[in-house]
Amino acid sequence: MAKNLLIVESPAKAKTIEGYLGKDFLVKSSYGHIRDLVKTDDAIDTEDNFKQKYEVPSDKKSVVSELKKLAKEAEMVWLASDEDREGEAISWHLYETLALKDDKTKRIVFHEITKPAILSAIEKPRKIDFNLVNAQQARRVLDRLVGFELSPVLWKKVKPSLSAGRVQSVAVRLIVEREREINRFEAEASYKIVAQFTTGKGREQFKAELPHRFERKEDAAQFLNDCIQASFSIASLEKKPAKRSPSAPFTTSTLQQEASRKLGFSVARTMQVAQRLYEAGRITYMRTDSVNLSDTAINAAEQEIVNAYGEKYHKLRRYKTKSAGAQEAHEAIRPTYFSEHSIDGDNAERRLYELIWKRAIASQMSEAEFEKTTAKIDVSTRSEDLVATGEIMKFDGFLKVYMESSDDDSENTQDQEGDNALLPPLEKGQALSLKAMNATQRFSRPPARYTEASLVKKLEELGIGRPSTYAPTISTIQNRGYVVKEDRDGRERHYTVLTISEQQVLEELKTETTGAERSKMFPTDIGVLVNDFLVEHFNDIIDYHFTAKVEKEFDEIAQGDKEWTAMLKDFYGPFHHGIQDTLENADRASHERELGVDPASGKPVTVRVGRFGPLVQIGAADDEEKPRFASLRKGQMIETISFEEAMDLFKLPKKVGEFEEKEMTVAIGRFGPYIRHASAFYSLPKGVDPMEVSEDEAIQIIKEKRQKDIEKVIRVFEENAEAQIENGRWGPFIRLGKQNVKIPKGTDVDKITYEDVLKWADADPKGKAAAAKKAGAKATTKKATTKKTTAKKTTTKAKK
DNA sequence: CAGTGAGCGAGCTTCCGCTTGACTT
Repeated sequence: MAKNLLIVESPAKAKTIEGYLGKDFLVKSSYGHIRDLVKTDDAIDTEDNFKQKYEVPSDKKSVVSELKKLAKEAEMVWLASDEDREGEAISWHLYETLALKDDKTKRIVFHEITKPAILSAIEKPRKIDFNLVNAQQARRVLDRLVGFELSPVLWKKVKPSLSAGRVQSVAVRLIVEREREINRFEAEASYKIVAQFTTGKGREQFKAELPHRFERKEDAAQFLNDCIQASFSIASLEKKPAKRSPSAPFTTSTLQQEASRKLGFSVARTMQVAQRLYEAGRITYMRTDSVNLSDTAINAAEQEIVNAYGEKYHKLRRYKTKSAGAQEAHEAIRPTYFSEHSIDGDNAERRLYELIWKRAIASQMSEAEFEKTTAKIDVSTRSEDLVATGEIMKFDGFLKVYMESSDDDSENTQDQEGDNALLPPLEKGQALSLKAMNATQRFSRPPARYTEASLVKKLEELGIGRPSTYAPTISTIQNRGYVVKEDRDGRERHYTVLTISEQQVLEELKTETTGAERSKMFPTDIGVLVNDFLVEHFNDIIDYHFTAKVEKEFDEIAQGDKEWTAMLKDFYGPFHHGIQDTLENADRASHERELGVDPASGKPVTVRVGRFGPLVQIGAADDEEKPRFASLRKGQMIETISFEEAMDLFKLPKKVGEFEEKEMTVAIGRFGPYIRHASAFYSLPKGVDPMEVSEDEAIQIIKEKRQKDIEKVIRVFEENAEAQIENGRWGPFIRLGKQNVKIPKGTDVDKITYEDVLKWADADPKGKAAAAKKAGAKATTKKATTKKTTAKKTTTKAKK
């Protein structure tokens, strides 16, 4: 039996550390927190100094009982959870729950998982820091009070099952306010002048721009006109050295941002893949706010850089964390072994590893050096100069391995090209000949909508949320229906281009698409409704600076300068008063808007949030004639929908004709426009206007879809016509009546027998359940739900 | 998957942070 039991938070960490410590140490994991507040409303007694009721959640029971047993047998228990607020609290909960003895318990901390760091930590044990524990309790209790008092207000004043909290509500607010900024935004047009020159002697071309833009088309045209007769020469030539430095190695937030931009991963996907890399021992811990590298890592990186690229590519760098509220219990995210430039694994794992490796290696490399050339070009007929810039890389430095991408939208690519182009050799006074020149109308751009990753970045800047909660928070606000991540089509916009052609200024009208979005965060009507309600009644809680303010107080508690219950009392008094006041006096939240009067019936047209989401209604509920309803579509919101758009919603569904003696109807559903024919649905191809579909077109669409369905089928089994192999979105699968059957990995699809199908179908209980649900869903939906709730009721009663 | 469009009545929903599987699609 081991003399010492050492407890850390993560099992992967435990395995590594066990290797560093001899057989005298048994290293186990607590799997994070082992205790939490009970889930009921009586978890905190606000009348009695915020006394808490804790319990071991059911999924932690076995962990706790095992640790309890091992602790009893050990001579010494070492609590080695992370050195931050939460880590200290985990140690304290372990101490309490495992009923440890003071003289048999030691608390140690380390920031990096290396043998020397751990050995030296063991040399310097300490006691549990109760100031830090109290700071955590204050945090935990405050979050519970806020969440569990605010949410029920929403149930009563908005709609059941909604939620609010210190973190999620601010995340939603950011998205709602950004959307409003975009709606308010009015683009300003200006004309940008770009010229193409050739040097007198060679045929080498380069681009130059006018540094300022013209607001009026006439002024831009005048400039072009003046250039027709002008002569051009180099007025001045300036060369300046420039440097670019690498970024710090990844934290959770920067990893999520880069993986989103470069690999197109959602933040949840990034964390899943990183978790696998961590468990495989490929990278250090992936939930961290630290940019710090251990000395061993810095040395290993140096060795790898010198080996692979040479001495001059290396530069030792130490990075400082900038973000608010960083607790830095871990290292930055880096490869465990810098010598492994790439790894085995699936595609996602390989790509994410490579990103992490490059970023960490680059962070210890030298600057890239450039020579930046700026040439001013005199226009004989005008006072202002055109400017050409070029950049030559003198030394690639860290760019040899890593180039960070930026958040900039790729819309308006014509604005960006030519920025870092090469210039031909030029001399001062040299004459140039103009090859082409144009003035293009450009528009100012509204602030960018958030992506999942840029929202995380913003939250981190505000000090809201932690590395372990960024991804879950993003999921929560989507699951609650406050925001959606989706693509939206842009709209067409005309812009003017003036060019010089045959000694004349020509004007041309071109078209571009603007405002198209891919995978962006949009608020929903319910998100807007809840946000506005919270802003009206609880502005101080969902203020961007609320977290920063309470964090400062948590820090004071952690320093021992403040008493945690006193802090909570100061907060809770006014907060609870606000809750009661709102419950008693506030109106039900509503965004109802009257858009106008229906010309056909003379009845009012209103938009509001209904039981199944946002809708337009013609007429009132108490009218003799029943009101007519229509759901809003993707991209439409109560706040911004126009009367015309609202009325258009009533033009569908529309009969378009007959096919095979059955009616065809065009309508728009949750997933876009479709044709309904018999019992089948056929999506309309992109770009087809559902209002304009003719009978012939509809028939064509149905025929094409049927043909495609036939092509999807690879094989039909002779034994059973309901069994067939199909090409699905994720590869081949088997359709067996209503059940979808997965084909085991590595199977030769051509050799699958009907017996195989039955065998696999039988061995897949989930698939069976899904099929049963599908079959029964239609008829018994209502009955099933009532049954479910009564069943629940009895079990909860039985428990009590 | 998709067109709907609340009220006689019981109990449920909900927070943030720390961890990993056990789940479903």
